Amino acid sequence: MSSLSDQLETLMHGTAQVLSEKELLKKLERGKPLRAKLGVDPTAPDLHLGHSVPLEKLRQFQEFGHTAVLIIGDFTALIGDPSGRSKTRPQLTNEEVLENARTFTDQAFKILDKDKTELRFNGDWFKKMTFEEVIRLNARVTMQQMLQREDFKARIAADQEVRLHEIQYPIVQGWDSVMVKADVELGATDQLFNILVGRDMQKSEGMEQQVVMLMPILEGLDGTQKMSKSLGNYIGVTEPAEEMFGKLMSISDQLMGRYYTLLLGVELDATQHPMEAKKQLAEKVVTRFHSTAAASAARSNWETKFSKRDHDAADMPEITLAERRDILGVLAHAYQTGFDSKRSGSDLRRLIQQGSVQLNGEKVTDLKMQPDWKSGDVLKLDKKRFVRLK
RNA sequence: GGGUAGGUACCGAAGCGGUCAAACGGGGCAGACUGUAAAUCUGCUGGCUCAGCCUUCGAAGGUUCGAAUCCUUCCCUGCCCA
Repeated sequence: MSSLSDQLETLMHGTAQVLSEKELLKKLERGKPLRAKLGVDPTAPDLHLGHSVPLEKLRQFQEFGHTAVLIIGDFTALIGDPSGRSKTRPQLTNEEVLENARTFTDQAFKILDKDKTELRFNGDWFKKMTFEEVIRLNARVTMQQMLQREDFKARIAADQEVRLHEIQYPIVQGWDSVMVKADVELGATDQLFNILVGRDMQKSEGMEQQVVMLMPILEGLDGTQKMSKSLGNYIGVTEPAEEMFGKLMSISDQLMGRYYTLLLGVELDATQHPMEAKKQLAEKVVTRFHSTAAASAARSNWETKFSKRDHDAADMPEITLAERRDILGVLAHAYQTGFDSKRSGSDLRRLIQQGSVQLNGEKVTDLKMQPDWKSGDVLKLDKKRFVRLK
């Protein structure tokens, strides 16, 4: 059993802000397992690396014997968290939320220890609230408090709409903390406001207030915006090893430093060649969500494909020809079956015109080409995608 | 409820009767250069059976040889007033 100060140090590591460290220490000193809360809204079917940052922290709590309280915001997802948003989130249907919740939890347990996790759905308490209770809940906070939020202020300043349900979100999230008697609430830095409302709610219930623990926001692959599904700059935790590895290799050097700290919890060794450092990062992340074997396979395949450009040896999706045998038809089919991606005819035409498409290393220039396809042919679609004919 | 400003492509934003598939910026994609990095340069960025054709400028109607642009009704949003 580690000492209290070691524990505190580990828990503090990598955090962006903790309110307050002193309070956290006080709670730890009692020696009773803490209840560490993390809420995730199942707004998309899959978790990505951005979600994994607070989840990893939550796992640390578990490792120290505390209780991880994972709240699936099946109710809050219906509202849509306005945090950091410049516009209203689309509201999901009940069915979408339930389906997402299922895959979400499965994926969360790739990181968390299932046996030490208390899994809660906030719909359990919110869905049966009466309208009177809702109004009474609202009476606990003032309009002015809610309008303090930066994102609302910005939208108001820009003459953009803020819908009434959006300002309910923090209240609802705050009430979760009361319902699960949270000692600590984890979240990304954009959750500061919501988590503070939780403290207010607990206080008004005469409970001890939760400690706020904020994790930095993980930037997406573009290196600037927060990782999110809707921006398409994410790496999903269920993505195939190859895909994960490839995406990690494409990030900028600057971003690599961030990923080292936030995903691996260590600092990047600046003396290392950036290329090698990136490969190691990619290997470690892939190992975490797949296996060591998968990671080293992904690495060597990446190397044959992109460093050595040995397309005969590299591993790539294999496709069988469909009815259309002309180059455009085969390209469309390759995107579809090899990468689950639909491209318009104009898109494909553009790729050819711009010299991206290659057949066995030869640039394809003729839009109407009818190649004499044979098994083993390697077709390059774009910068990162290749397929092989079966 | 009254007044007023608006709704244009992924986003922001021009256009205000023909030369508009719609300027410009961002984003995205591709090419060159590289370490599938960054930066930089170049091109592309509605769809199609692509030297042509088809569908787009909140929605539906109308005027006109011709509408994103004019008229009517409707829907939606901001701001000010009540």
